[in-house]
Amino acid sequence: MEKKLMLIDGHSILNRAFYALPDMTNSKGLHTNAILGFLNIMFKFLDEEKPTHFAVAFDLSAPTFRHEMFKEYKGTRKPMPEELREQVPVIKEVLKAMDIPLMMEEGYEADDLLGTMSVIGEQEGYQVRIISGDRDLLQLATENVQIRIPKTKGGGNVVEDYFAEDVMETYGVTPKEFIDMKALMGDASDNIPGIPGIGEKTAAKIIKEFKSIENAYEHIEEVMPKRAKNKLEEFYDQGVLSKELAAIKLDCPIELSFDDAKLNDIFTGEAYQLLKQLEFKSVLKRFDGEHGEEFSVNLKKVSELDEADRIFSKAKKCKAAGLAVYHEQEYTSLGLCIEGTDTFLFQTEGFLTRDYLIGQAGELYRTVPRVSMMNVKEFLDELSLSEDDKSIFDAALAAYLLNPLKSTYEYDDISRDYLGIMLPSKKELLDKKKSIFEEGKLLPEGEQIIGYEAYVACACIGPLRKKLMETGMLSLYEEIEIPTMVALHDMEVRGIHVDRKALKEYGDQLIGRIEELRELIYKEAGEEFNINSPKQLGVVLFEHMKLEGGKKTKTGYSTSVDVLEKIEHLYPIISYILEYRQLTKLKSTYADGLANYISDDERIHGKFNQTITATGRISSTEPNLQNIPARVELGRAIRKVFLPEEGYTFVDADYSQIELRVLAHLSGDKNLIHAYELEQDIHARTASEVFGVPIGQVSSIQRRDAKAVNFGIVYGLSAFGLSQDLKITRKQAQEYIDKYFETYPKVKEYLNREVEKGKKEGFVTTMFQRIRPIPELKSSNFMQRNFGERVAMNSPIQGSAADIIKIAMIRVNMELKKRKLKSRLILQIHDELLIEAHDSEVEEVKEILTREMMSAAKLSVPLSIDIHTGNSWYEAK
DNA sequence: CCGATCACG
DNA sequence: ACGTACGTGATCGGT
Repeated sequence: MEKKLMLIDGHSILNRAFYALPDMTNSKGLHTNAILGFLNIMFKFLDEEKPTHFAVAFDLSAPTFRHEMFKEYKGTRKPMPEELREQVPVIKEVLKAMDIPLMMEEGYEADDLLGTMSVIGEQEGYQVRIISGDRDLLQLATENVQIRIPKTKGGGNVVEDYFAEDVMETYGVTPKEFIDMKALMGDASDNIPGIPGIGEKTAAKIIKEFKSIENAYEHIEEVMPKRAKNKLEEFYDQGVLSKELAAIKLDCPIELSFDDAKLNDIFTGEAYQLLKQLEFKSVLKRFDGEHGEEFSVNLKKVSELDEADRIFSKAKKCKAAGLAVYHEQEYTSLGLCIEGTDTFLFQTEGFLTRDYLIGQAGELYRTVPRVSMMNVKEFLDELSLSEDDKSIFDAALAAYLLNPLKSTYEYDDISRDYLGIMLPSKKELLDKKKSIFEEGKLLPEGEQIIGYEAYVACACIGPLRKKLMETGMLSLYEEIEIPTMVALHDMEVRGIHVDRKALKEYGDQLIGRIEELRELIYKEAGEEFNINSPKQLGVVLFEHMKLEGGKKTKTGYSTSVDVLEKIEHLYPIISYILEYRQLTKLKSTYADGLANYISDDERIHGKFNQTITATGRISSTEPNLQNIPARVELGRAIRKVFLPEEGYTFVDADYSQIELRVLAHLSGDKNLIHAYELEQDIHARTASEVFGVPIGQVSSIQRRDAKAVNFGIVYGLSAFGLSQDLKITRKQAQEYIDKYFETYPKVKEYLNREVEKGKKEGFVTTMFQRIRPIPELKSSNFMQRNFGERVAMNSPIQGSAADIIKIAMIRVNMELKKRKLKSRLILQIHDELLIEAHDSEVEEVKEILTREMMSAAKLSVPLSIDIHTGNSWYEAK
């Protein structure tokens, strides 16, 4: 059998992987992207090459001169980012656990070890493959030594392969001559001086002709061009030195024997454990079952009624249970886990009807102190649950509070983060299948999913509650989030009435003008194209028509509003485009988009999501009812089709500047608090202070600017952002900011304090102890860190406001229900509540809204609301 | 499936 | 010198 030696240039590949993959951490916060990328590259080449021998080379100490690590920085000696540095010892540990030899020698660089090993290998009759991202290694290529350079190219991964002849073909020089070329050119990042004034082109020309520096020097008179000749003559010694530096050493003392490098089974138990801690599911899949006492749920299938009865009555006596419920048409599957030990699976069959199963599940809530599910909101109705049921536990909601930055809160996420158990996800188990059912039968994968879900829901109760307690968020969870879930559920069920016909008419009325604008745009452009395509539009505007103000972004020209508005006064086509954009947006997203969501009851039942935002706000989908047009009249008009049901009236209440009031409270700034105590126009007041004019003489422009500054403060102000918004210079923006902070000094102190706290603790909190982790503050990337600082300033403000409206929402909703009113809460739009009030209850509803919203939190400034009624959402706002 | 754009607070 | 306002979701075009 052919002997094949594969070598990996450790730091080089690790470095490649680090920059190729997006930032990634495991649940303990360890950065893992480079390790994962390295392993994927390693496996790819192992699969491809099937080597008999394998080793990885590393520089022993921190990389010194000739190293890829620094080249990414084009010669500037920035240190390795911390995010990468911490991964270096870990990958070494993983490789050791895989029984893969590491080549490291004090005083030698990885290149030298690779070079020496490849020479010996070739002498011993091996085929040698060297995997590296570093082109310098090309000098090692021979007939039997291939350099393989993985690259990312246009989304895909490609490999450049070089035997000696490939180097010849690509560069026109032999691998050995490659050294001379580099010696002539020099390389700042490797500290190789080279010959000044000789670059890649000249170097190639000289070496092609004379084969080496020495030979070129011997024939110095023939060296062309003249300039190169003179330089070579003058700096010859430096060139020879450079050659020494550029040449990879081929004679290192290497302790590693080929026996040691023999490729053994890398799928060891030790490696399995490490990869599990790293949470590399995809890599773990390569291991066959025997290594990790694989976690499994002992799922007991129950099909007899008397057995089911026995289990449910036993369950009713327990302390904690977990449920997982899935429906498909008339079929229902129910997973039940008792005390985190016994897990059962029930399905609709025989005497086990849906009514029985769901009825029993609902019963558990009456006797078991804690019943846990993953997303209870969807099941509140069928389980007959309300905000009064204290046994409700929602694992997803608890996990969201503990880390609101996750994208999903499925059982596998929670199991990994809070139980330390890696489970296959729903997605992985189902693979391509879209449902856990097939032809009314629960698939075997479905059984597993339900088993895992019920188990995790139950087993995580303890850990999650403990963490909620430790972080001081238990009462936030119990008193705000759980009741909020009920209120959201109520709103989803109720929906909002939409006049289908009026919506259609609204859309139709846009068509004519859209067509007209399209023609005008084609006429101005002198060609027809897809106006909706930013790419085509950019080309037409800035290339064909040669309008000024082009360029931006990597994908082409930016055609966003702020770019177009700058040149709007110069060209009529720009106004047409802006209007066209506005109208088509209204047509496709709102007129047509909303129409698709109107149910048979003529209402839209959107979803309100409680585990999406990083700050604690609610989000709205299918459709998004929180971004219905309001700012521009034409768009705002769409609110005329949102109507109360016959006999009802809309009552709409929104907080007035809740975020600024929260800021006044949190900062304790006397001046700001005083302004609100006097119920002054805060923007005018700010303008007066910042621009130094009496409050009565503030111009509308000054007020507008001050308003932008106030907004900016809440967003974590930067001079640049403000200057963009107000279309002023950065210097001016900075002056506004400085004056603002002079006026409200405590605000500045407060914002700084939050940033400091974020840096120290890794997170910031709201008035009600909601946490927002800010990993960006630890980033070595300037921009990321900057972003983190703004987040630290904004999150407590936006988050506290979100807490407050949740409280108001809960109380309003409960009060309406408690008083058995016909009126109902139907929408929440961040600082606004919309109620469909029975005509006879309008005054009572207004009182409830006013009282509950204003008293939702006790701040050092009053909370104030605007409240309106109307026969459409348009009128009520 | 991602980026650009734009709707909201 | 860097290249930014905070938080969302839907639609479209283009890969």
